[in-house]
Amino acid sequence: MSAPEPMAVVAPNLGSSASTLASRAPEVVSRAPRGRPDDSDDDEEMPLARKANGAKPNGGGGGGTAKRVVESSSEDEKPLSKKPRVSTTKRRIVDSEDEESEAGPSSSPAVPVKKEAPPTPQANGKPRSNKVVKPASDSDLSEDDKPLASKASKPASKPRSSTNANGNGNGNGVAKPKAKPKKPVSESDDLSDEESSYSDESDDKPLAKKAKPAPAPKAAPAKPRKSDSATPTAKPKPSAKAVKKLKSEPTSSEDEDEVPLAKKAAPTTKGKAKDVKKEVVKVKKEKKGQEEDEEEEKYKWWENEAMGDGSVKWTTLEHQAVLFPPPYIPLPKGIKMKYDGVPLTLPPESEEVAGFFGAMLETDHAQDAKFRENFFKDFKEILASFPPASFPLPISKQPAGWEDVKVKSLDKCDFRPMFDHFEREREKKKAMTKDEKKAVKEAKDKLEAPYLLALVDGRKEKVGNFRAEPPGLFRGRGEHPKKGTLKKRLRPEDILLNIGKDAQVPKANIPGEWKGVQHDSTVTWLAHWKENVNGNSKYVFLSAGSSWKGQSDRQKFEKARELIKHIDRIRKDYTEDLKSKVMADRQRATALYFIDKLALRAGNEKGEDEADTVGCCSLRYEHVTLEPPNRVIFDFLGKDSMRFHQEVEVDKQVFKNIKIFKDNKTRGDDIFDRLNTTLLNNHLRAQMPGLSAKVFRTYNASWTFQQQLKNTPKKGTVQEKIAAYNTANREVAILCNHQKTVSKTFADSFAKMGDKVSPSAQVPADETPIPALHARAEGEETARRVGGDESDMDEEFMERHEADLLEKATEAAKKKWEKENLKLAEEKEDTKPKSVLDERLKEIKAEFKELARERKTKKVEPRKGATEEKLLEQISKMDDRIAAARVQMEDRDKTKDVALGTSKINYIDPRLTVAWARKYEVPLEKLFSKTLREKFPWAEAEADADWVF
DNA sequence: TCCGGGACTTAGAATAATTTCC
DNA sequence: GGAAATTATTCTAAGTCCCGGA
Repeated sequence: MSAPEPMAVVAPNLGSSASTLASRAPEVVSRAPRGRPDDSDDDEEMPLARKANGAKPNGGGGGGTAKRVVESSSEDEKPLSKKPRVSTTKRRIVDSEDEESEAGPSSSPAVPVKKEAPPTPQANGKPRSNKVVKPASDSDLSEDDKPLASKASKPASKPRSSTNANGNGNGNGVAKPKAKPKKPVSESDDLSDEESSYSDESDDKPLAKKAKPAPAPKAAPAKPRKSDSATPTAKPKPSAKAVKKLKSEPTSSEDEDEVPLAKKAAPTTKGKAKDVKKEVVKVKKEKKGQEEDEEEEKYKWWENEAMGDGSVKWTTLEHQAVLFPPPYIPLPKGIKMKYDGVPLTLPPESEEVAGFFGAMLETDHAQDAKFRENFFKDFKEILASFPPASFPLPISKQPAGWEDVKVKSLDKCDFRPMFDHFEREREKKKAMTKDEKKAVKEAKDKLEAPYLLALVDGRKEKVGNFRAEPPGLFRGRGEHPKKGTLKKRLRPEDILLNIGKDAQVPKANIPGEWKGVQHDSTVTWLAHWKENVNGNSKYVFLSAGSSWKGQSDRQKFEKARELIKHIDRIRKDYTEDLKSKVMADRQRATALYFIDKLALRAGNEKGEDEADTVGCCSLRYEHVTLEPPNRVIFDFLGKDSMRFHQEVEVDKQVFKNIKIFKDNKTRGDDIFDRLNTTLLNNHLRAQMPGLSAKVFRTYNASWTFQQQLKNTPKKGTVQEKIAAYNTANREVAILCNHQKTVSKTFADSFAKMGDKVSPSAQVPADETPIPALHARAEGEETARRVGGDESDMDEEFMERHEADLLEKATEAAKKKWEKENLKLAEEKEDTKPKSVLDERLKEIKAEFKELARERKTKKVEPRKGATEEKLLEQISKMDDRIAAARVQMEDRDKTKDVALGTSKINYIDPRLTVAWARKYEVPLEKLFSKTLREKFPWAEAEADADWVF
């Protein structure tokens, strides 16, 4: 078959989050679970790969009783920050009749009707099986097909600038290809036949994109182009782009007659800034009711006819620019870092930098070699300019030649006194009274108030990141070659403002003049600067809830919806091109196949001074391994150095192609040497206006979500419906490889939950454990049947549990007695003597002794007032609680390393959520936080219960 | 055509706020 | 009521994509 068929929707309970579990199978160190009700189901649905690998059905502790889960794999024991997180998944993206039948009735129809059922991405095409990642035996595979892990250990011919601490074989630790030339797209690329005998001919001209010279040192970053003409005094010339756009734009802010009403109505320029401030303070102080009134005033841009991306974004623009952090306040006199055991008196300039490191002492960064190296280089530099004043010791006690002592080794630097000081300060802050905290908050609010809002064409809009980034140490992700570098303090001289011509130029809150002021109405940023570490541009934009961001968000999703109309044709085209005789076309088609099916990012070229991460177009030889007949294993670090590790079964032609593309290449070589993101996107734009690689991610994410939501139980409780919603969300997050660090407290809290699932733990401290309860209600037989046999309680467990309860009850009684006495003392009444407490403790002890006796003799006396009915009701409630806790536990486990937020914020059309909430009568606030509702007001206005993507 | 870089979106970590637990 | 856990928000790094100049 040639055209990819639509892919089946995956069963929600088999998402690959579980695969992640399997790949990092936590070790169960306590007893195995007994008779979990859903074990059998799990087993039945467990993908073969998992079964074959002996993965535990529930990902290692999901439903067992009182299991202690210990993250025990060597990988898991490494510091999180050093460890690229894994999305290890096996999936199948090849389509076959076989698959269709497996997929069952939930498969999307092959030919969509109108907006229906374009094929969904593979994430949902088939239950993704899980695989425990284990090193394959090298001898099983040819050199090329060896798993990356084993290859990684091979010494690279050329050392990379950075290595992967995890040694996971993502290509880190291997020479990063130095601008390997790509081949030209020319007729000479023609493949003679389908199998192709393509070879890397020497006369092929490389694609120029790769040959990037090493960047020059960025000590003095170049000014932004637009600022070249921008000075604080003279009005700069708008950028060429702006001029061009403005020329074609009839609305000119210079034309007095055409000044929009909003502007005319606005107060005079001088008074405007004050007015903005006043408004801000007012907004901050207003209570809920008033806020609701404000709501109504909000600009509903989505109701306007003329929406869309005209090049001119505003006519008038007023704002307060950026808020600089307060200047550095030197530490108290006694707080000093030490060098070689000797306290150093540092001038504020170098003390501040020392403090940056000191504050991070307990983080993984401070242990990271590259981070330390970069920090120390910059620290030494600042020390050279601002050296220690002297050692604060009497002259007689100074070490010999102390004047010449130089800070030469980071290992001899002791920042602990600084760290301890920061900790104490933090504790102090925590211990502040409510009023003190309130006062601090009020002061902060007052300071920030003027910066919160901007006036865009007379409308109030929230500003996003108005704070100038404070100085610190650069926290690059993954193996970033610059991590630890000093990020310098910004001054007004670094900041270029973009503001309305007639607006008052704000004054900075620290001394200094702005770098420049421009009035470019074709852009949406308010302030710009270049950071010193990488020379990257930073901007102040309006907040996510602003009309500018809202409009562009909506356009993004509309573009993704437009793709629905073209997707069949595009898929057909690239499927045909998989066999193209032109190498460039064949590579493009193959890349597109991956972008579409696996939701890979485009993969722009990256520089030497960045972390070595890749996307589709920049995949290299070592990132893709082939396993005949048609299995492809991806293992690479993507955006933010997140590991992408998946095994997929692909179309045979795709498999063949990759084999061809890898031919005659070696580690470090690009797989797609005739392709880059520009070529790919140019092609896509020709297929559909405005189409680019990233649109596929949006489209596939939203489409998948819509399909997944069909699994919502119509008659379920709100909780059950939300669980279905979250499952759908999770599938999308997995598809997009959105990961998060497993929280450090996860193992503990998961174990606690495990205890909860135990029936006996459901019994409050002052109540009788279930078996006894059952026994009292129905006699021993029932107790064994209901409580004893079905639960996971054995003698040893019960003993331990009772001991726990006794301890808790004793503690509670003591606290109660103390509290009562405290109160009595306050009221100047006689306190209760110790004998009262002793009496109570005696009673508690006796009760537990009785319990133990009942357990041992299995003879139980019904308690006062305990009727069979009451006790059965209690049992039933407990069973419900246990069931709910189990569901919650599984959910928690599946989501522990999957970040749901990113897809909800960026990829899932919010109208889907709104429509679903309306259809299933779930309050929207249970799905969208306050900020998300502020971000998506247009979705609430547009989507009714029947809205479809 | 190539390349640099401007402008914007997307991303996980860090931190703050809120809720739950004891 | 305070501590711990959880959730929401903020922060800023790291992507994408496209434009314009050489």
